Amino acid sequence: MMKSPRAHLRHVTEFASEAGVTVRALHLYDRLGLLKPAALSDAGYRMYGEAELERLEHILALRFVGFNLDQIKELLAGSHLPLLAALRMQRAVVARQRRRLDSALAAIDEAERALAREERIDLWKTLCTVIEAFKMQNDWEWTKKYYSEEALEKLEEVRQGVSADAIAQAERDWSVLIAEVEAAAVRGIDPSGAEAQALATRWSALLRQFTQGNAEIQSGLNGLWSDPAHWPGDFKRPWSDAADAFIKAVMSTRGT
Amino acid sequence: MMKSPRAHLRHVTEFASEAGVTVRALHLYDRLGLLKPAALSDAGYRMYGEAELERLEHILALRFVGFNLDQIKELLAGSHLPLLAALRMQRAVVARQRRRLDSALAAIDEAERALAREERIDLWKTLCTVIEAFKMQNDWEWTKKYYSEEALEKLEEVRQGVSADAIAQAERDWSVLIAEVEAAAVRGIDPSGAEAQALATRWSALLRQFTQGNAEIQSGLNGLWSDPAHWPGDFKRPWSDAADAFIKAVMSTRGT
DNA sequence: CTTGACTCTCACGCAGGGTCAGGGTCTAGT
DNA sequence: ACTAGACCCTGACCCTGCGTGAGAGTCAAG
Repeated sequence: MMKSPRAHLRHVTEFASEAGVTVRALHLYDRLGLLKPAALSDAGYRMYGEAELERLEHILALRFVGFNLDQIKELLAGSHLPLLAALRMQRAVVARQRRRLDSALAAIDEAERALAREERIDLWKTLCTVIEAFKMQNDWEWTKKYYSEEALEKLEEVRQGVSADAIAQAERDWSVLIAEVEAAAVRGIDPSGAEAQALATRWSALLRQFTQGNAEIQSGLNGLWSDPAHWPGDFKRPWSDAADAFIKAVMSTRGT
Repeated sequence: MMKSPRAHLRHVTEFASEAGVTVRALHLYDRLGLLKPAALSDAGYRMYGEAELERLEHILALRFVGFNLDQIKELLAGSHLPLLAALRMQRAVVARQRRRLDSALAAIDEAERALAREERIDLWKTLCTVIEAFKMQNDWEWTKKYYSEEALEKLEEVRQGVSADAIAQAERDWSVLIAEVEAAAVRGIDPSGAEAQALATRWSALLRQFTQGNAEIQSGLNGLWSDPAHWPGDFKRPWSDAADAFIKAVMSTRGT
């Protein structure tokens, strides 16, 4: 790799103001090995040229989209291939941050309305409600690590095509079915009997409604449920161990 | 103020998990004087009661909308009056952060498209373009259309000569003054009375600090505030309509 | 009396720099 | 040759909102 050797080398301050960063930031980038000066003067002054300006612009672009300095270093070291993957991941990260800010804005608006109505008592309750809503939404994020890329895409695609009403209905269906399974487990009915088989059929149907018959989603879901050791502390299966054992027993009397 | 003296005091760990924070955060809040335990046991253990739980929830709500711990301390120390002004300012802050993330998302999308087309050369240029667009859009750019050329030059000149500290101080001054005006508006004091006139004097002084007595800037500012229909969607006046009406009434009792 | 589960305080670590302090270097004017 | 003033260097501590660990005291059960 050849650089034209003395193509207008600048001192730090000039270079910094040209690129819109501080001298201190350049010191830091130098120390981290992220951006080394083109040369050092005899007195040890940092000298920067065109190539460094270009690299700095790349650094600033990556910093703008939220990568940290370590990540930037790796991205600029490697080929462009990891870059595409990194960009997609970063998109998800930034999108989550944005949803967070949306919730904050919603909370502020709610609080303002409460204040305007002089309902000082409701103010905090209102805020808490919005915050809870945000946390709910966020609580599903951790499940993502169980799904493959394809499965996540498919899930997103499915989610787009399903109304909030349908989701609410499915949740009601699940809670009804789970209640019946709990009852059946307590009564200790025969897993191979007709009643148990009917429950299993409904269970499979609801599952299929979620997986859409997609094998990637199916296997992600299996991984998720079979890994309780790594669930967040506050997550629990929405059914009991007894019901879990029961439904597994029923399933094992059939094919799947 | 009376608290029921021993209404179920808990140790840190229990209290922390109840409120969904870490013990370490409670230590920090204690040290900062943000949330003191209701009592200390003989052994020096922190004991928390219901009042502390409530206060902690308020702290978490304010933290959620992006206030830092110092601001939260001040907000919870004062009455609810500065809260409204603070919320409006915070809204503007959060809205700006959100615009920033929007630009980051746009940049990522553009970069992905450039990468997909194998136009590696364009990649960085594309990113820089989006980032530039953000910096333009973001700051105060949209306010520029209200100012004349001369006013913009003068503003820039003034901005050069003002330190970041002075700007921060001015923001604090505004927030305090706005809180007082909000309070005065609620109390419904006489716009021609001495108290109202004192507020108006301070208001004018802060305004003059910004306009530097320049008539061009003044008229740009007037145009800006009187044109809410064309503000960006998420921009709001940092004071309430009531306060606005009040300060206008006070101003109209004098020359302006 | 020991064990284990809590608790305390102190002290350092993080990211991305900002802000001195104490000293060297370069350039211009005298 | 000397000096003033504008640059430049490194090193060390400051910021936020905690996390993490060390070393030591406390409490209830066995």
